[in-house]
Amino acid sequence: MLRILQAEFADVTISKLRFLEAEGLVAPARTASGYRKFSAADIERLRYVLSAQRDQYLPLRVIKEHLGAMDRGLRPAIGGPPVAPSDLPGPPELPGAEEFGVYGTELKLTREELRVAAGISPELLDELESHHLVVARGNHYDGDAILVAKTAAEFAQYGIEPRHLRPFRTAADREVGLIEQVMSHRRDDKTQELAALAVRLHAALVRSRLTR
Amino acid sequence: MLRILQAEFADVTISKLRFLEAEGLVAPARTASGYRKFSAADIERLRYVLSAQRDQYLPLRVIKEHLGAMDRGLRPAIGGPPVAPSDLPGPPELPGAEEFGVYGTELKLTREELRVAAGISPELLDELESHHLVVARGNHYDGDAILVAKTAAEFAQYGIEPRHLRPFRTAADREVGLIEQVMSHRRDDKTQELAALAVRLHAALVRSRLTR
DNA sequence: TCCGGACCTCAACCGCTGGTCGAGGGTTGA
DNA sequence: TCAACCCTCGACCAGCGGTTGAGGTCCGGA
Repeated sequence: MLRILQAEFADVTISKLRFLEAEGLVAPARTASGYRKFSAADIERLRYVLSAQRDQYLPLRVIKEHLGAMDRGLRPAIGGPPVAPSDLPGPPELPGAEEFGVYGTELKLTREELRVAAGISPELLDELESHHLVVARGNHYDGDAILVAKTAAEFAQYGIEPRHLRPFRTAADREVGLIEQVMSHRRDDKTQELAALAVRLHAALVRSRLTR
Repeated sequence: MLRILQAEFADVTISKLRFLEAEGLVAPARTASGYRKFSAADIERLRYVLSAQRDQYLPLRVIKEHLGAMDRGLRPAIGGPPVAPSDLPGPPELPGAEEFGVYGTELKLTREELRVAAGISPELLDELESHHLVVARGNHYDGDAILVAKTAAEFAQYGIEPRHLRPFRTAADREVGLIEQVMSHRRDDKTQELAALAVRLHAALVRSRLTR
Protein backbone atom coordinates (compact mmCIF):
# COMPACT_ATOMS: atom_id res chain seq x y z
CA MET A 1 0.00 0.00 0.00
CA LEU A 2 2.90 2.27 0.72
CA ARG A 3 3.95 1.55 -2.84
CA ILE A 4 0.82 3.08 -4.22
CA LEU A 5 1.69 6.46 -2.88
CA GLN A 6 5.37 5.98 -3.54
CA ALA A 7 4.66 5.69 -7.21
CA GLU A 8 3.29 9.19 -7.11
CA PHE A 9 5.33 10.74 -4.31
CA ALA A 10 8.84 9.39 -4.41
CA ASP A 11 9.81 10.50 -0.93
CA VAL A 12 7.03 9.04 1.15
CA THR A 13 8.25 6.60 3.78
CA ILE A 14 6.60 4.54 6.47
CA SER A 15 8.12 6.78 9.08
CA LYS A 16 6.55 9.78 7.36
CA LEU A 17 3.14 8.16 7.37
CA ARG A 18 3.53 7.36 11.04
CA PHE A 19 4.49 10.95 11.65
CA LEU A 20 1.47 12.21 9.76
CA GLU A 21 -0.73 9.97 11.82
CA ALA A 22 0.86 11.24 15.03
CA GLU A 23 0.14 14.77 13.84
CA GLY A 24 -3.49 13.88 13.34
CA LEU A 25 -3.59 14.29 9.59
CA VAL A 26 -4.78 10.79 8.92
CA ALA A 27 -6.26 8.10 11.12
CA PRO A 28 -5.93 4.68 9.53
CA ALA A 29 -7.84 1.77 11.02
CA ARG A 30 -5.88 -1.03 12.62
CA THR A 31 -5.89 -4.76 12.12
CA ALA A 32 -6.48 -7.00 15.12
CA SER A 33 -2.73 -7.16 15.66
CA GLY A 34 -2.25 -3.41 15.51
CA TYR A 35 -0.99 -2.96 11.97
CA ARG A 36 -2.15 0.16 10.14
CA LYS A 37 -4.77 -0.54 7.54
CA PHE A 38 -5.18 2.32 5.07
CA SER A 39 -8.56 2.56 3.44
CA ALA A 40 -9.08 4.04 -0.01
CA ALA A 41 -10.30 7.17 1.71
CA ASP A 42 -7.14 7.33 3.83
CA ILE A 43 -5.05 7.11 0.71
CA GLU A 44 -7.07 9.83 -0.93
CA ARG A 45 -6.49 11.97 2.14
CA LEU A 46 -2.79 11.30 2.09
CA ARG A 47 -2.67 12.13 -1.57
CA TYR A 48 -4.18 15.47 -0.70
CA VAL A 49 -1.73 16.09 2.11
CA LEU A 50 1.32 15.17 0.08
CA SER A 51 0.38 17.15 -2.95
CA ALA A 52 -0.59 20.22 -0.92
CA GLN A 53 2.79 20.03 0.69
CA ARG A 54 4.68 19.52 -2.51
CA ASP A 55 2.78 21.74 -4.90
CA GLN A 56 1.57 24.52 -2.66
CA TYR A 57 4.23 24.45 0.02
CA LEU A 58 1.59 24.49 2.70
CA PRO A 59 2.75 23.73 6.23
CA LEU A 60 1.14 20.68 7.81
CA ARG A 61 -0.67 22.86 10.34
CA VAL A 62 -2.51 24.60 7.50
CA ILE A 63 -3.19 21.39 5.63
CA LYS A 64 -4.65 20.00 8.80
CA GLU A 65 -6.96 22.98 9.09
CA HIS A 66 -8.10 22.46 5.52
CA LEU A 67 -8.78 18.81 6.10
CA GLY A 68 -10.76 19.72 9.17
CA ALA A 69 -12.78 22.22 7.19
CA MET A 70 -13.39 19.68 4.47
CA ASP A 71 -14.49 17.11 7.01
CA ARG A 72 -17.03 19.58 8.23
CA GLY A 73 -18.27 19.99 4.68
CA LEU A 74 -16.58 23.30 3.92
CA ARG A 75 -14.14 24.19 1.24
CA PRO A 76 -10.62 25.31 2.09
CA ALA A 77 -9.88 28.98 1.61
CA ILE A 78 -6.77 28.73 -0.50
CA GLY A 79 -7.42 27.33 -3.90
CA GLY A 80 -9.03 23.92 -3.96
CA PRO A 81 -7.65 20.55 -3.18
CA PRO A 82 -4.54 20.09 -5.30
CA VAL A 83 -5.53 16.55 -6.12
CA ALA A 84 -9.02 15.53 -5.24
CA PRO A 85 -10.29 13.22 -7.93
CA SER A 86 -13.23 12.21 -5.81
CA ASP A 87 -15.01 15.53 -5.96
CA LEU A 88 -15.29 16.02 -9.66
CA PRO A 89 -18.00 13.79 -11.01
CA GLY A 90 -20.46 11.81 -9.04
CA PRO A 91 -21.27 11.90 -5.36
CA PRO A 92 -19.42 14.42 -3.27
CA GLU A 93 -18.40 12.00 -0.59
CA LEU A 94 -17.57 8.62 -2.10
CA PRO A 95 -20.04 6.75 0.09
CA GLY A 96 -18.98 3.30 -0.95
CA ALA A 97 -15.32 3.03 -0.18
CA GLU A 98 -15.30 4.39 3.31
CA GLU A 99 -17.61 1.96 4.98
CA PHE A 100 -15.69 -0.98 3.67
CA GLY A 101 -12.60 0.49 5.19
CA VAL A 102 -10.14 -1.63 3.29
CA TYR A 103 -7.79 -1.04 0.49
CA GLY A 104 -7.38 -2.28 -3.05
CA THR A 105 -7.58 -5.99 -3.23
CA GLU A 106 -9.56 -6.54 -0.09
CA LEU A 107 -12.44 -4.48 -1.31
CA LYS A 108 -15.33 -6.41 -2.76
CA LEU A 109 -17.98 -4.42 -4.49
CA THR A 110 -21.03 -5.40 -6.39
CA ARG A 111 -21.47 -3.90 -9.79
CA GLU A 112 -23.94 -1.37 -8.51
CA GLU A 113 -21.77 -0.43 -5.56
CA LEU A 114 -18.90 0.15 -7.92
CA ARG A 115 -21.04 2.27 -10.20
CA VAL A 116 -22.27 4.47 -7.37
CA ALA A 117 -18.87 4.74 -5.73
CA ALA A 118 -17.35 5.85 -9.00
CA GLY A 119 -20.27 8.10 -9.79
CA ILE A 120 -20.66 6.89 -13.36
CA SER A 121 -23.55 5.88 -15.56
CA PRO A 122 -24.41 2.25 -16.26
CA GLU A 123 -23.58 2.89 -19.91
CA LEU A 124 -20.07 4.06 -19.14
CA LEU A 125 -19.50 1.08 -16.89
CA ASP A 126 -20.69 -1.22 -19.69
CA GLU A 127 -18.23 0.34 -22.03
CA LEU A 128 -15.40 0.07 -19.54
CA GLU A 129 -16.11 -3.59 -19.10
CA SER A 130 -16.35 -4.28 -22.79
CA HIS A 131 -12.88 -2.86 -23.22
CA HIS A 132 -11.62 -4.79 -20.22
CA LEU A 133 -10.60 -1.66 -18.42
CA VAL A 134 -12.70 -2.78 -15.52
CA VAL A 135 -12.95 -6.49 -14.91
CA ALA A 136 -14.92 -8.40 -12.35
CA ARG A 137 -13.37 -11.14 -10.30
CA GLY A 138 -16.13 -13.57 -9.71
CA ASN A 139 -19.03 -11.29 -8.96
CA HIS A 140 -17.00 -8.56 -7.41
CA TYR A 141 -14.89 -5.52 -8.21
CA ASP A 142 -12.00 -4.18 -6.21
CA GLY A 143 -10.92 -0.73 -5.12
CA ASP A 144 -8.79 -0.19 -8.18
CA ALA A 145 -11.90 -0.58 -10.27
CA ILE A 146 -13.29 2.53 -8.59
CA LEU A 147 -10.15 4.45 -9.37
CA VAL A 148 -10.13 3.29 -12.97
CA ALA A 149 -13.80 4.13 -13.40
CA LYS A 150 -13.47 7.55 -11.85
CA THR A 151 -10.48 8.39 -13.95
CA ALA A 152 -12.23 7.20 -17.07
CA ALA A 153 -15.13 9.47 -16.15
CA GLU A 154 -12.78 12.41 -15.97
CA PHE A 155 -11.31 11.51 -19.32
CA ALA A 156 -14.82 11.39 -20.70
CA GLN A 157 -15.22 15.06 -19.85
CA TYR A 158 -12.50 15.74 -22.37
CA GLY A 159 -14.25 13.65 -24.98
CA ILE A 160 -11.94 10.72 -24.47
CA GLU A 161 -13.98 7.56 -24.43
CA PRO A 162 -13.19 4.12 -23.05
CA ARG A 163 -12.21 2.80 -26.45
CA HIS A 164 -9.49 5.43 -26.60
CA LEU A 165 -8.17 4.08 -23.35
CA ARG A 166 -7.56 0.54 -24.51
CA PRO A 167 -3.87 1.19 -25.11
CA PHE A 168 -3.55 1.89 -21.40
CA ARG A 169 -4.83 -1.55 -20.64
CA THR A 170 -2.50 -3.11 -23.15
CA ALA A 171 0.46 -1.22 -21.78
CA ALA A 172 -0.39 -2.16 -18.23
CA ASP A 173 -0.76 -5.82 -19.17
CA ARG A 174 2.58 -5.81 -20.89
CA GLU A 175 4.26 -4.26 -17.88
CA VAL A 176 2.69 -6.72 -15.51
CA GLY A 177 3.84 -9.48 -17.81
CA LEU A 178 7.36 -8.16 -17.64
CA ILE A 179 7.26 -7.96 -13.88
CA GLU A 180 5.81 -11.42 -13.43
CA GLN A 181 8.35 -12.89 -15.74
CA VAL A 182 11.17 -11.40 -13.72
CA MET A 183 9.64 -12.36 -10.43
CA SER A 184 8.76 -15.84 -11.61
CA HIS A 185 5.22 -15.29 -10.53
CA ARG A 186 6.04 -14.60 -6.93
CA ARG A 187 3.78 -12.09 -5.23
CA ASP A 188 5.65 -10.25 -2.61
CA ASP A 189 6.94 -6.89 -1.71
CA LYS A 190 9.62 -6.91 -4.36
CA THR A 191 6.89 -7.26 -6.89
CA GLN A 192 5.21 -4.18 -5.50
CA GLU A 193 8.48 -2.38 -5.70
CA LEU A 194 8.92 -3.24 -9.34
CA ALA A 195 5.38 -2.11 -10.02
CA ALA A 196 6.10 1.20 -8.34
CA LEU A 197 9.17 1.56 -10.51
CA ALA A 198 7.10 0.85 -13.59
CA VAL A 199 4.57 3.49 -12.71
CA ARG A 200 7.27 6.01 -11.96
CA LEU A 201 9.06 5.36 -15.21
CA HIS A 202 5.85 5.74 -17.04
CA ALA A 203 5.07 9.04 -15.35
CA ALA A 204 8.51 10.43 -16.10
CA LEU A 205 8.30 9.42 -19.74
CA VAL A 206 4.90 10.97 -20.24
CA ARG A 207 6.11 14.14 -18.68
CA SER A 208 9.28 14.39 -20.68
CA ARG A 209 7.45 13.66 -23.93
CA LEU A 210 4.85 16.23 -23.15
CA THR A 211 7.18 19.07 -22.31
CA ARG A 212 9.21 18.61 -25.40
CA MET B 1 10.69 53.58 6.03
CA LEU B 2 10.46 50.71 8.43
CA ARG B 3 7.28 52.24 9.80
CA ILE B 4 5.60 52.09 6.45
CA LEU B 5 5.85 48.34 6.37
CA GLN B 6 5.19 47.95 10.05
CA ALA B 7 1.80 49.52 9.57
CA GLU B 8 0.90 46.66 7.27
CA PHE B 9 2.91 43.80 8.69
CA ALA B 10 2.99 43.95 12.44
CA ASP B 11 5.91 41.65 12.94
CA VAL B 12 8.51 43.14 10.67
CA THR B 13 11.69 44.14 12.48
CA ILE B 14 15.00 45.61 11.41
CA SER B 15 16.64 42.33 12.12
CA LYS B 16 14.19 40.63 9.82
CA LEU B 17 14.93 43.07 7.03
CA ARG B 18 18.62 42.48 7.48
CA PHE B 19 17.97 38.78 7.31
CA LEU B 20 15.97 39.13 4.13
CA GLU B 21 18.78 41.13 2.59
CA ALA B 22 21.30 38.49 3.61
CA GLU B 23 19.10 35.90 1.92
CA GLY B 24 19.12 37.91 -1.28
CA LEU B 25 15.46 38.78 -1.34
CA VAL B 26 16.00 42.49 -1.38
CA ALA B 27 19.03 44.66 -2.09
CA PRO B 28 18.59 48.14 -0.70
CA ALA B 29 21.05 50.83 -1.72
CA ARG B 30 23.40 52.24 0.90
CA THR B 31 24.20 55.75 2.01
CA ALA B 32 27.81 56.89 1.87
CA SER B 33 28.25 55.76 5.45
CA GLY B 34 26.75 52.33 4.89
CA TYR B 35 23.23 52.77 6.16
CA ARG B 36 20.49 50.92 4.25
CA LYS B 37 18.38 53.13 2.08
CA PHE B 38 15.12 51.52 1.02
CA SER B 39 13.68 52.83 -2.24
CA ALA B 40 9.98 52.73 -3.01
CA ALA B 41 10.67 49.73 -5.23
CA ASP B 42 12.44 47.97 -2.37
CA ILE B 43 9.44 48.55 -0.16
CA GLU B 44 7.13 47.22 -2.83
CA ARG B 45 9.31 44.16 -3.10
CA LEU B 46 9.25 43.67 0.63
CA ARG B 47 5.51 44.04 0.64
CA TYR B 48 5.37 41.20 -1.86
CA VAL B 49 7.71 39.03 0.17
CA LEU B 50 5.89 39.58 3.43
CA SER B 51 2.45 39.02 2.02
CA ALA B 52 3.45 35.91 0.13
CA GLN B 53 4.88 34.60 3.35
CA ARG B 54 1.92 35.53 5.49
CA ASP B 55 -0.95 34.82 3.12
CA GLN B 56 0.31 31.92 1.07
CA TYR B 57 2.76 30.32 3.46
CA LEU B 58 5.41 30.25 0.81
CA PRO B 59 8.93 29.49 1.97
CA LEU B 60 11.48 32.22 1.28
CA ARG B 61 13.29 29.99 -1.17
CA VAL B 62 10.19 29.88 -3.36
CA ILE B 63 9.47 33.57 -2.98
CA LYS B 64 12.99 34.24 -4.08
CA GLU B 65 12.48 32.15 -7.19
CA HIS B 66 9.32 34.05 -7.97
CA LEU B 67 11.06 37.37 -7.54
CA GLY B 68 13.82 36.15 -9.81
CA ALA B 69 11.29 35.17 -12.44
CA MET B 70 9.64 38.56 -12.15
CA ASP B 71 12.98 40.29 -12.49
CA ARG B 72 13.55 38.45 -15.70
CA GLY B 73 10.32 39.89 -16.99
CA LEU B 74 8.10 36.88 -16.66
CA ARG B 75 5.46 38.74 -14.71
CA PRO B 76 4.56 42.40 -14.21
CA ALA B 77 3.98 42.10 -10.44
CA ILE B 78 2.56 45.55 -9.85
CA GLY B 79 1.02 45.61 -6.42
CA GLY B 80 -1.82 43.26 -5.65
CA PRO B 81 -1.55 39.88 -4.06
CA PRO B 82 1.13 37.48 -5.16
CA VAL B 83 0.20 35.47 -8.20
CA ALA B 84 -1.27 32.06 -7.63
CA PRO B 85 1.34 29.34 -7.54
CA SER B 86 -0.25 27.69 -10.51
CA ASP B 87 0.38 30.69 -12.72
CA LEU B 88 4.06 30.58 -12.16
CA PRO B 89 6.75 28.44 -13.67
CA GLY B 90 6.33 26.06 -10.78
CA PRO B 91 5.90 22.36 -10.43
CA PRO B 92 3.33 20.84 -12.72
CA GLU B 93 0.88 18.40 -11.22
CA LEU B 94 2.67 15.37 -12.47
CA PRO B 95 4.48 13.07 -10.12
CA GLY B 96 8.05 12.17 -10.44
CA ALA B 97 10.38 15.09 -10.17
CA GLU B 98 9.93 16.06 -6.55
CA GLU B 99 13.17 14.62 -5.35
CA PHE B 100 15.18 16.88 -7.57
CA GLY B 101 13.61 20.10 -6.49
CA VAL B 102 13.80 21.32 -10.02
CA TYR B 103 11.42 20.45 -12.72
CA GLY B 104 11.64 18.99 -16.13
CA THR B 105 11.60 21.85 -18.48
CA GLU B 106 13.64 24.26 -16.41
CA LEU B 107 16.63 22.06 -15.96
CA LYS B 108 19.39 21.89 -18.53
CA LEU B 109 22.01 19.28 -17.98
CA THR B 110 24.98 18.19 -19.97
CA ARG B 111 25.33 14.52 -20.65
CA GLU B 112 27.89 14.11 -17.92
CA GLU B 113 25.84 16.06 -15.42
CA LEU B 114 22.92 13.81 -16.16
CA ARG B 115 25.01 10.72 -15.78
CA VAL B 116 26.36 11.81 -12.42
CA ALA B 117 23.02 13.06 -11.16
CA ALA B 118 21.43 9.73 -12.00
CA GLY B 119 24.38 7.79 -10.69
CA ILE B 120 24.64 5.49 -13.68
CA SER B 121 27.42 4.19 -15.86
CA PRO B 122 28.19 5.64 -19.28
CA GLU B 123 27.24 2.28 -20.78
CA LEU B 124 23.80 2.32 -19.26
CA LEU B 125 23.26 5.85 -20.45
CA ASP B 126 24.31 4.82 -23.95
CA GLU B 127 21.79 2.05 -23.87
CA LEU B 128 19.04 4.30 -22.61
CA GLU B 129 19.70 6.70 -25.43
CA SER B 130 19.82 4.03 -28.08
CA HIS B 131 16.35 2.95 -27.01
CA HIS B 132 15.17 6.56 -26.87
CA LEU B 133 14.25 6.30 -23.25
CA VAL B 134 16.43 9.30 -22.63
CA VAL B 135 16.60 11.89 -25.35
CA ALA B 136 18.61 15.08 -25.57
CA ARG B 137 17.01 18.30 -26.61
CA GLY B 138 19.76 20.15 -28.39
CA ASN B 139 22.75 19.44 -26.22
CA HIS B 140 20.84 19.20 -23.00
CA TYR B 141 18.79 16.87 -20.88
CA ASP B 142 16.01 17.80 -18.52
CA GLY B 143 15.08 16.75 -15.00
CA ASP B 144 12.85 13.96 -16.22
CA ALA B 145 15.84 12.40 -17.85
CA ILE B 146 17.38 12.02 -14.40
CA LEU B 147 14.27 10.34 -13.12
CA VAL B 148 14.08 8.01 -16.09
CA ALA B 149 17.75 7.13 -15.77
CA LYS B 150 17.55 6.49 -12.05
CA THR B 151 14.49 4.33 -12.42
CA ALA B 152 16.10 2.38 -15.21
CA ALA B 153 19.08 1.82 -12.95
CA GLU B 154 16.80 0.36 -10.30
CA PHE B 155 15.20 -1.86 -12.88
CA ALA B 156 18.64 -3.01 -13.88
CA GLN B 157 19.13 -4.39 -10.39
CA TYR B 158 16.35 -6.82 -11.16
CA GLY B 159 17.94 -7.82 -14.40
CA ILE B 160 15.61 -5.70 -16.45
CA GLU B 161 17.58 -3.92 -19.11
CA PRO B 162 16.78 -0.83 -21.14
CA ARG B 163 15.64 -2.87 -24.10
CA HIS B 164 12.97 -4.42 -21.93
CA LEU B 165 11.75 -0.95 -21.14
CA ARG B 166 11.02 0.10 -24.70
CA PRO B 167 7.33 -0.67 -24.38
CA PHE B 168 7.18 2.00 -21.69
CA ARG B 169 8.42 4.55 -24.17
CA THR B 170 5.96 3.40 -26.77
CA ALA B 171 3.09 3.54 -24.32
CA ALA B 172 4.07 7.00 -23.14
CA ASP B 173 4.32 8.27 -26.70
CA ARG B 174 0.91 6.91 -27.52
CA GLU B 175 -0.62 8.55 -24.49
CA VAL B 176 0.99 11.87 -25.24
CA GLY B 177 -0.31 11.53 -28.77
CA LEU B 178 -3.79 11.01 -27.45
CA ILE B 179 -3.53 14.00 -25.18
CA GLU B 180 -2.15 16.27 -27.84
CA GLN B 181 -4.81 15.22 -30.25
CA VAL B 182 -7.51 16.10 -27.76
CA MET B 183 -5.90 19.34 -26.76
CA SER B 184 -5.17 20.31 -30.35
CA HIS B 185 -1.57 20.86 -29.38
CA ARG B 186 -2.29 23.46 -26.77
CA ARG B 187 0.01 23.41 -23.78
CA ASP B 188 -1.71 24.59 -20.67
CA ASP B 189 -2.74 23.30 -17.33
CA LYS B 190 -5.60 21.32 -18.81
CA THR B 191 -2.97 19.40 -20.64
CA GLN B 192 -1.19 18.79 -17.37
CA GLU B 193 -4.43 17.61 -15.89
CA LEU B 194 -4.97 15.12 -18.66
CA ALA B 195 -1.44 13.88 -18.27
CA ALA B 196 -2.03 13.40 -14.56
CA LEU B 197 -5.16 11.44 -15.39
CA ALA B 198 -3.21 9.27 -17.77
CA VAL B 199 -0.60 8.47 -15.18
CA ARG B 200 -3.24 7.69 -12.61
CA LEU B 201 -5.14 5.41 -14.92
CA HIS B 202 -1.98 3.63 -15.76
CA ALA B 203 -1.07 3.15 -12.11
CA ALA B 204 -4.50 1.81 -11.25
CA LEU B 205 -4.46 -0.64 -14.13
CA VAL B 206 -1.04 -1.98 -13.29
CA ARG B 207 -2.10 -2.48 -9.74
CA SER B 208 -5.36 -4.20 -10.53
CA ARG B 209 -3.70 -6.51 -13.03
CA LEU B 210 -1.00 -7.39 -10.61
CA THR B 211 -3.19 -8.21 -7.67
CA ARG B 212 -5.40 -10.45 -9.69
C1' DT C 1 33.54 67.98 22.27
C1' DC C 2 31.20 64.79 24.10
C1' DC C 3 27.04 62.02 24.67
C1' DG C 4 23.13 59.06 23.46
C1' DG C 5 20.85 56.68 20.28
C1' DA C 6 20.36 54.58 15.88
C1' DC C 7 22.74 52.12 12.63
C1' DC C 8 26.44 48.80 11.00
C1' DT C 9 28.72 43.62 10.73
C1' DC C 10 29.39 39.10 12.07
C1' DA C 11 28.89 35.03 14.61
C1' DA C 12 26.46 32.52 17.82
C1' DC C 13 22.24 31.05 19.30
C1' DC C 14 17.30 29.72 19.26
C1' DG C 15 12.55 27.57 18.61
C1' DC C 16 9.77 25.29 15.54
C1' DT C 17 8.73 22.10 11.75
C1' DG C 18 9.18 17.98 9.65
C1' DG C 19 10.76 14.38 9.88
C1' DT C 20 14.59 9.94 10.78
C1' DC C 21 16.77 6.40 13.65
C1' DG C 22 17.25 2.75 16.72
C1' DA C 23 16.15 -0.19 20.56
C1' DG C 24 13.07 -3.50 21.99
C1' DG C 25 9.48 -6.33 20.72
C1' DG C 26 5.26 -8.56 18.23
C1' DT C 27 3.21 -10.74 13.58
C1' DT C 28 3.15 -13.26 9.40
C1' DG C 29 4.02 -16.53 5.93
C1' DA C 30 7.05 -19.86 3.73
C1' DT D 1 12.20 -21.62 12.74
C1' DC D 2 13.41 -17.81 10.27
C1' DA D 3 13.26 -13.64 7.45
C1' DA D 4 10.96 -9.82 6.67
C1' DC D 5 7.73 -7.26 7.93
C1' DC D 6 5.18 -4.37 11.36
C1' DC D 7 4.57 -1.92 16.05
C1' DT D 8 5.77 1.98 19.89
C1' DC D 9 8.37 5.37 22.02
C1' DG D 10 11.92 8.43 22.82
C1' DA D 11 16.04 10.46 21.17
C1' DC D 12 17.94 12.80 17.69
C1' DC D 13 18.55 15.73 13.62
C1' DA D 14 18.68 19.35 9.77
C1' DG D 15 16.96 23.34 7.88
C1' DC D 16 14.32 27.52 8.11
C1' DG D 17 13.43 31.80 9.85
C1' DG D 18 14.83 34.66 12.36
C1' DT D 19 17.00 36.98 17.27
C1' DT D 20 20.66 38.35 20.23
C1' DG D 21 24.79 40.30 21.55
C1' DA D 22 29.51 41.99 21.16
C1' DG D 23 32.13 45.36 19.15
C1' DG D 24 32.26 49.25 16.33
C1' DT D 25 30.57 53.53 13.29
C1' DC D 26 27.65 57.63 12.35
C1' DC D 27 25.12 61.64 13.51
C1' DG D 28 22.40 65.38 15.84
C1' DG D 29 22.17 68.19 19.72
C1' DA D 30 23.67 70.51 24.20
